[in-house]
Amino acid sequence: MLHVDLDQFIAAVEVLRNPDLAGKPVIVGGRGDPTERAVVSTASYEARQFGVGSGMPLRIAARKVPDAVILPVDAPAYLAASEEVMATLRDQPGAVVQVLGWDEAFVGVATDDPEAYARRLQHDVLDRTRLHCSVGIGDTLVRAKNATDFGKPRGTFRLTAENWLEVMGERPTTALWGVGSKVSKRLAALGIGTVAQLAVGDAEALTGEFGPKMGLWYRQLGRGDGSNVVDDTPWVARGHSKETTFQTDIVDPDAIEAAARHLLDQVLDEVAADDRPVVGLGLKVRYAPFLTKTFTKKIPSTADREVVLARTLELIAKIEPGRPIRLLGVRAEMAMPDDAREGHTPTRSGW
DNA sequence: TCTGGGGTCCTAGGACCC
DNA sequence: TCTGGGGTCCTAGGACCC
Repeated sequence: MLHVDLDQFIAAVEVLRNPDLAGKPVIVGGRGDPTERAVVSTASYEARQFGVGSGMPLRIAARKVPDAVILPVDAPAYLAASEEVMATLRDQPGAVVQVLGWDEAFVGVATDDPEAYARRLQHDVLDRTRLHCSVGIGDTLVRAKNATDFGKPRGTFRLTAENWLEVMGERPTTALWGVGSKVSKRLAALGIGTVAQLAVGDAEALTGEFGPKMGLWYRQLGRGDGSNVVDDTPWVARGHSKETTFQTDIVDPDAIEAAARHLLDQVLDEVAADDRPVVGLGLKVRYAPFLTKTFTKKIPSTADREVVLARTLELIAKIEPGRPIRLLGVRAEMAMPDDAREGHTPTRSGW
């Protein structure tokens, strides 16, 4: 199978609609105001040379690249471009497409010459959307996904059981999809620092540390093994959430309640658009400077808007009074439709 | 340097039931 | 007086991804 990843997607879309930006360091994030609390969504390759990357605070990025063009995030524009790209992928002969985000997808296909297929795909995407992409080829989903990094930019790369350890073996475990800084530290405590070491990690040590499911999952990840089935079952949202970071921390209970009501209204509008009942609520609070708490509550699927509001207010009552709040988030879990029940939609453990 | 916003999935522990 | 074992549901928290 193939894994397709657009090159500097968001920045590329911005350059398309303003060609003057070509060749310049472009940073997209927040509302485009580097004095606000926000982070970088995407930086162009020119900006990355200054050490700017996704997730970096916008004001730090602006300091690193004084000449950068800083733009606000325009989600509808990226979604429209994304849909053009995905339509192009679905038009490829024999392709089964599993979308992973705005700018990436798995493409399942049976072909004798995956490199040629990939180049044709890249050509068609460029032709139709004027966007460049990189393609990873693999005999499992995780190998294809990891292969893409080596194909960037605009190229292809193949990772299989044959060359997996040779290429990935000496890399740190964080190079793996699903291993971040926390898990890599816990692995390091078990004496596992590289992909090759994880591949032959002691099963009992791993399950003891991470539980039976995740322990074995991580070792499988180290081997590059796993599913090789691309699943094009349409994605069904489990819930909707809205959160805001206050530009200055707030304490006033009335202000907190007003913010929560506003977030809840927006979330319920999204749920209403899906026409599915709410079966759970979540409240996320980030106390300044950076301690996050979540509170959740199940609710009957028959609850109307009044009841949902009342339950939300119950969750708000759990917020520590007088402690400055930096972020507030509200989430609504939705009932799953019958045709998207357990075992039908793709899950991480299925990979 | 100081950390957005929208998601998904997994685990632990307590409550409760038979 | 000592109090099993299995199962499910719920809440809180953690981790990761784009």
